[in-house]
Amino acid sequence: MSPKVQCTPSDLCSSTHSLGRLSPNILSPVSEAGDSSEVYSEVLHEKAQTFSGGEAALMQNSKHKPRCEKPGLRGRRRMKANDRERHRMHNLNSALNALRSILPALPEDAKLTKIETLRFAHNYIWALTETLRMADQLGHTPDYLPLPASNLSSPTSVTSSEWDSASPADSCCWTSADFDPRNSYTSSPGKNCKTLTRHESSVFPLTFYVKSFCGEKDLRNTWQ
DNA sequence: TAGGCCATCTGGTCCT
DNA sequence: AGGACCAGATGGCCTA
Repeated sequence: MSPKVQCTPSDLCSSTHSLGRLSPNILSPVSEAGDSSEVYSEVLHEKAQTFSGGEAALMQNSKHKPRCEKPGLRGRRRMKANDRERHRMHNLNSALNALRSILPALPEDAKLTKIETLRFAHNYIWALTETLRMADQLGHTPDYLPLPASNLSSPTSVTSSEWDSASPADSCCWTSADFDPRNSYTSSPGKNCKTLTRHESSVFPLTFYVKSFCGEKDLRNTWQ
């Protein structure tokens, strides 16, 4: 997926050009310090009032302008609540970005969406857990006994209904398609099933998992 | 142009 | 009372 270019408040704060075109309500600073404040909103409001008529009209018609501008205490509370909500959502997005950063690298133009990130992370954790479990079992079992995929069970308590569909473990085996974040949890359990070879079924799930995202590069040695 | 994704606003609810 | 959280609504941007 190619990156989307969207105007975020943090982007706009440093751009007087953009500042002149957008409502002051979307220009609250969003910093890690959490300095969104009523004061800042008021400063921006004052700033907006200094614009010419044409610019003011643009701001009136701009995106996310308050639908009902309430004067007085109620309006003040609403603006503060908006600031808090904005900051809260930015924190949530920061957490999502942090999560993206620790997931296996994807091609440059393949930034995961929010839902894809969550599903990918869920699958990834599952794969890691299975890898550890299989490694532990293989350490105590003869190497001629590769673990059949059907023995795998999802370690998570997340129900299929919570994720709209089944976990990867519900499939009879692993395929690249099973681990594509774009179709994980969206296809029916058992779909795209194929019979793995004895060798394939003995490979740690994480290897399949990583390979499915990193092209043909076999990261087996890297991840074990 | 339709649909997906996203940021933001908003009012309601719950909690401290 | 005020803050956190949530879900619905809205509108912009982008891609197929």
